[in-house]
Amino acid sequence: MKNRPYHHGDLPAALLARAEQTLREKGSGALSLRELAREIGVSPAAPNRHFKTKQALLDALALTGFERLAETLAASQEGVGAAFAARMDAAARAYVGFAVANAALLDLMFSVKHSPEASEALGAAAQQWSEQLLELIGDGQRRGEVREGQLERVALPVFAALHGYAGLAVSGMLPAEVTEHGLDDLIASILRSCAPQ
Amino acid sequence: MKNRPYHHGDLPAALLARAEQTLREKGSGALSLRELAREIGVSPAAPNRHFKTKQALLDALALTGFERLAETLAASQEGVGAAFAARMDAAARAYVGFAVANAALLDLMFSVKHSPEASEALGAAAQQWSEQLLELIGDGQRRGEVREGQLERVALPVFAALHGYAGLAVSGMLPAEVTEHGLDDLIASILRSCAPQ
DNA sequence: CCTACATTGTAATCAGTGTATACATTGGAG
DNA sequence: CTCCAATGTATACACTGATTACAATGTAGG
Repeated sequence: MKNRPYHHGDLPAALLARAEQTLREKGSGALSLRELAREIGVSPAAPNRHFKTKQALLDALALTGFERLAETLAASQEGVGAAFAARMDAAARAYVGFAVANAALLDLMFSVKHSPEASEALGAAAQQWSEQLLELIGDGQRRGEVREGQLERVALPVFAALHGYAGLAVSGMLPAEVTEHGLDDLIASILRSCAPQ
Repeated sequence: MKNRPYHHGDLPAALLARAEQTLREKGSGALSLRELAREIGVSPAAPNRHFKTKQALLDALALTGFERLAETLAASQEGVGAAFAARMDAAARAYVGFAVANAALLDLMFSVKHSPEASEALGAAAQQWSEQLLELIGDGQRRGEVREGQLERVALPVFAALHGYAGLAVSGMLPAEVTEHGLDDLIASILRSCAPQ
């Protein structure tokens, strides 16, 4: 009679999906486990089985965010040539695009408060992402299109510029007319600061 | 008999002060109006008189943050010469220093969620802060130590780099040993990307 | 096939929160 | 000195996250 069986089938996935949807629509502050359970149609305590605490749900959400960011970044490199400038341009647009398209998610990913154990998995995810950029820059160095120096130390300012621009854009600190040419200027600035010699 | 009079004297200030303290100690998530009232010794509904909503309290907190950031930034310019490199160096260290010393506050300041009316005052505060950096860079241009171009467009990448580095440091994405030389590298990168010609 | 058991979901409950409303106390302007 | 606006209190409501004991379900091992 009841179309909803006792067991949901895949509650964790449903929770994450729904959570990301309301995250996108209403922001991270308006995320309630109970409401999530209500929308999905399970009891208020059901999520507890899969996410011991609300923070655990948020951490899991952040983790999926890092995975998707990594995919987005990887996809941005396809079809682009081998030239450093082109690759960096594509990566920058991909990163900033992901950021503004998933503002609340990005906030979560780089939030200060993470459960100590989850920070291990999250740290790994974040590191994996950073390694994509490191490889990009390392390639640039080998091609002689990026200044020499310890890779991490060359890359850090690039990280900072990208992350900062994304943060500013997400926070609404950039007037709409600025966002237009802003990214172009940023990329140019990054390339300038990376230039050899 | 009771040493606490009916009227507190300056509840708003007490609230803000206490709020900032717990913000620094326990993070922005663990900020409860009721607990604040409890600690100060007033009724749970008392804060409502001065901050209609919790978000209003957070906005006010963010506003004081911008004011203090402006002071910090201004103070960093005293005793430094007129050379652009020195001024930018001082400003960058001041900004990042403020950020790591007030991590949770900075999160609040650049948080996405602001009450629409408060965003006016906040926007003004943020803009005032940005104008300090704009003036710094404009001076550099006039001295011929910074590349030419529309001021805002030259400044934006600098903003992004500073803000991003602060964000990364605050999020704990930077290993401790990196933070040491990281800021030096960042400043060098900024100066490089600002250089004329 | 069927039974023990671990998974998963439910029901009920607790402490705590933000907010609103009606009421009490106070201090200061006219 | 009086009246009134400002400030603080008491109480209540609708939430939330989390815990606990219990019920339904799938799934290996005999």
